Amino acid sequence: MISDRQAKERERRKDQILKGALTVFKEKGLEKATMDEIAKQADFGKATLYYYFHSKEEIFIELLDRGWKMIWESIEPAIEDHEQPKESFMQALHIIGGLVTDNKTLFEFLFTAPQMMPGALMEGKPAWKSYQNKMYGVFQGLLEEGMAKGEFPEMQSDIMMRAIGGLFHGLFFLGHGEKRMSRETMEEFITSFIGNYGNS
Amino acid sequence: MISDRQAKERERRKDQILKGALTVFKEKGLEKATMDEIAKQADFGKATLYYYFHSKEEIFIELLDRGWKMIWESIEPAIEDHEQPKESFMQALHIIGGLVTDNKTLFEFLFTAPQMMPGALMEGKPAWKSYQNKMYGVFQGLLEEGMAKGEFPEMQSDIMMRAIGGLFHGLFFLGHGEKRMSRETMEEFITSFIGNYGNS
DNA sequence: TTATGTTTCGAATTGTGATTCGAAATTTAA
DNA sequence: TTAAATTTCGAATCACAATTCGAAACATAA
Repeated sequence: MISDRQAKERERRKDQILKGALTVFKEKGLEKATMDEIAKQADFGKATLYYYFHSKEEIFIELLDRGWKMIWESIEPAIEDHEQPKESFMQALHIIGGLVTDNKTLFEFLFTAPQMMPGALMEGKPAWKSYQNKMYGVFQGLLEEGMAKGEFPEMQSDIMMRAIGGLFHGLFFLGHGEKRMSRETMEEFITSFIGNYGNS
Repeated sequence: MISDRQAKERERRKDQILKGALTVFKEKGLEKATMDEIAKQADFGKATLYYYFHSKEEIFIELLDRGWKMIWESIEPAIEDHEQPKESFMQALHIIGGLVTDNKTLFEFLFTAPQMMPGALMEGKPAWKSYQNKMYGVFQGLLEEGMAKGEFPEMQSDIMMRAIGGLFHGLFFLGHGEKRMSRETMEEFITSFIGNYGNS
């Protein structure tokens, strides 16, 4: 019998493990990360990790699932309104930008994880993937409605998506290097990019 | 004693191995790729790979070194001239675009490899990294000169670099999915992005 | 307080895959 | 033609890290 109190305690421990795992995954990647190291980070014995999770992969997946769920839920309210697509679009980017700024480690992981993932883990429509898809779908939808309203230039929306996705990603995780950028700078930059682009 | 003929033959075999390795690395990543599989792809016995290379990592590194060297050497002549920075910039992008289009597998690998690489392999200034740095340095230089000449808007060049890098990368390796884009489309897109941006 | 359920853990176990070995095949050159 | 050098390879090693085990520590509630 599991009391309510105990359930919460378990959650806390899962979080503790997840947090440790994030640190290790982030710097070693999925393959190079060892359970020993994760255990040490999380301050548990190795075997305990297996009490809470089935496998290393499961930890990895859970991290993704929770992360993308959180992104989706943060975005959702801002995109209900389809009256001003460009505005909603900007607002959503703004929100994500805020999340990223507040928790760089997690988001760097979320946006980078797919790269470190062997195809096998993508089997069976993972939850995180569906959140990710929903999100991209909405962005692309806003783009298309924005074009229809003349708020964005006419252009294949999927290409525009790639461009903006790449831009956003590039701004945060500067492909080839070192430092990050402040929220302000990025916001200004994206705004001016989309703005200029739309106006020319 | 190694005759000239033999040396060339060796090179051919190294190429053969490298080519097989590329295929495997591309779809499995560095960790998941096995020497057995690479050997099979290259049509050699596993042990033979060790006759030509020290280790799996060495194969990986050699792939990167040769690839980046090739990029650099293709770019170099086009950027000697600093009279028209924007033009040189575009021309260089154009060249890379061409290379990419002609050899997608290799370039997807080159641009993705850093993601799959554990920090250890970055020790000791690897050759490929220095080519990469040279390249980014030149691009950034052209950007700055272009700004000085009013061909690009005033803006922190490193941020502009991230944006364009992300844009380029996004266009080719559409972060979240499936198909690629044609050279024509990409060229038009980048041109119009930089063009609009510069003019607004 | 004690029996039962829950949680923890270090020490085996196991599987996988990189690397090495040593013998054969092939090529070279005298 | 034949000895030396080069190349090839499948079958051992060997290392490493995921997973499992079984015994303790701890909590709960009767």
